[in-house]
Amino acid sequence: MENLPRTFYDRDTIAVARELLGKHLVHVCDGVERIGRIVEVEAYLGPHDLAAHSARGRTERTKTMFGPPGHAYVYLIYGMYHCMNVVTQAEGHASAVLLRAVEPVQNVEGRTQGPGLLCKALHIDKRLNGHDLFSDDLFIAAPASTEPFTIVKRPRVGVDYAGPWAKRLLRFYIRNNPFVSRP
DNA sequence: TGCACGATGAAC
DNA sequence: TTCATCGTGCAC
Repeated sequence: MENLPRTFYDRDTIAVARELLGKHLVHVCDGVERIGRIVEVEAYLGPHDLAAHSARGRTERTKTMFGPPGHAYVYLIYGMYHCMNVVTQAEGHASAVLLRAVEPVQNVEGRTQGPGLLCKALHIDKRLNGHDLFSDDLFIAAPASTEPFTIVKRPRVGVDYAGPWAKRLLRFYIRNNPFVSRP
């Protein structure tokens, strides 16, 4: 299993989002290696995307999104759950891919269908905000072999306030996978 | 310095 | 449909 190179993230955000499906998210915490297979993601295309956090400009919370690609953007939502994104494209582009659901692969307890549950099950929290994915304890890797799958496109979840951007098909998931949060 | 509001999840 | 729960961002 090979860690993805920095160049994987420094590309078109939609392409990165689609290609993250089927990859393995790995987090090593307290000597325990937890692995989940990514089955659902959402693309956030930058400051012009009204559903993206970066649409309000560079702030204390969103500065990670404005940083270089291949880093984790982790934030607290609704005061009780964490959400993990992967920063994409060139520094300053402020785009990212939200990881919405994974399929348990190794050392994963509890449900993983949804961005909040995913982070809880893999022990991912705000301390990992800004963490470089080109590292040994938090990274994404391509599994040795993968079965072919079909990608489904849907509108993103919970962004009704974003006007026309709410209708864009920027959520991608693996068809018929039981771990997708909202098929 | 105060306050409205979420890229959610679970219960009713 | 309602609620738990709190950091962030912006108004004042």
